[in-house]
Amino acid sequence: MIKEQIPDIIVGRLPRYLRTLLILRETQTTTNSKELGKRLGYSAAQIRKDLSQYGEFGKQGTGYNIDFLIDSLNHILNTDRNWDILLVGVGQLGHAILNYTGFSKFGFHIRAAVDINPNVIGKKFNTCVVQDIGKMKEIIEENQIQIAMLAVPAENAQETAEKLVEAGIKAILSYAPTTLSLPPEIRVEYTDPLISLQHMTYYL
Amino acid sequence: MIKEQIPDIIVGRLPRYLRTLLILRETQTTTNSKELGKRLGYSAAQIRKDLSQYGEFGKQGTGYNIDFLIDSLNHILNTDRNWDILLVGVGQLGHAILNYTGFSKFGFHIRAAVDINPNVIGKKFNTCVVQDIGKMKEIIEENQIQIAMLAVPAENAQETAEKLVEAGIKAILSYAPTTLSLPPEIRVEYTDPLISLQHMTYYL
DNA sequence: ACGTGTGAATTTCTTCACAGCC
DNA sequence: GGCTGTGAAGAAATTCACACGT
Repeated sequence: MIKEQIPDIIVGRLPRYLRTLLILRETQTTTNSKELGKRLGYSAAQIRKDLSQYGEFGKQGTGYNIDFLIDSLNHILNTDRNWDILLVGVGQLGHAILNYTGFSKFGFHIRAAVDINPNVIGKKFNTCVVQDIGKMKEIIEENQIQIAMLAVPAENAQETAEKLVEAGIKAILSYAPTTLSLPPEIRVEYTDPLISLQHMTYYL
Repeated sequence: MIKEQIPDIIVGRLPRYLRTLLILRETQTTTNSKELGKRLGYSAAQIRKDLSQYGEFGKQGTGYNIDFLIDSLNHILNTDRNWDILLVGVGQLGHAILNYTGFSKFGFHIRAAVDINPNVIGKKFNTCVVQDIGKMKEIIEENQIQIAMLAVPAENAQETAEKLVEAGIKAILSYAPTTLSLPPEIRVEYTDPLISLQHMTYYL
């Protein structure tokens, strides 16, 4: 794999390019680095450099074919396939996640959900029924799930994450407002509105 | 203001330091750059450098007093005060946001919520009643609200954001899976699980 | 003429390493 | 001895600027 060599900061921009391309596709078939850059707040040169890490997707004088670039980015990001997800924690936030249908359009499917609370175990949602957290490992192995969303209270996040890793999970998207300490081969991302709020008040 | 000169990448780490300090405070009164770095996955030198941008918070040989550093960071981030927030969009996600009580502990209070849908207008939540989106400007001005959370569908995000800016909003935390184009003086942050998912599948 | 892809130049960010103080 | 704060060094990311294809 050569992938390791491409800086994560570049990888992190690719989903944003993808998103903007999907919007542009509604109205046009071609775009260029200048237009993309303007939309995203990056320089045109940066966009060209980033994309050039993975190949030559554009044409001189013309720019980029949007459909082709979308396909290419999906291939690079491994999003040209479906992914099964396990949700851990079906509280207020977990409910919202389960009811949100926006993930499946992009190939992310919440195939299973677990909680410790008997009141929600057995509850049915669009794509799955909440199961006992004791069955977590079993569920992960049977369905070969690699990605988990963590929506448990902050106090339980670390221990739950460790159990997920033991059970074979490879990547965690944590909604818990806590920094997790996990082995480096486990991919952890945080989605954390509080951090964002505290970041922006600095400038107010 | 000298603030402009401190890179945003450093500012963005400060809330993370804060978060880790709050956890450490449970068990100890003092910490040091090495311990903080280990918890967060940063080098000790980086933490010292970041903090040194704002003053001298540590003591040689001893490290940092946790309470003092927490207070200092809150002061730097402007989070040593309360902030009122307007929520725009009370759909599935908006409901979850309104029911989530974790923000207020950190001084962020959702004081008002608006939507376009008559079925939710008038609905009561802990801290506010949903009002008609037509009253948005009025609400912002009367309550002098500077921060908005945007939880409308992607299609409406851009136009709604523009209306928020017209109405005097200074910062937007967008939950919509879209990149917003707004004047540079408006602070925009995104909280976007899809981007995170697409980022991590790259490595799977 | 237009816009990509890319070495080179530049700027920014991170780490090193150590003087100085507790 | 331990740990901070910080210039200097080093690494990384970004931008420049231009040759080249359409």
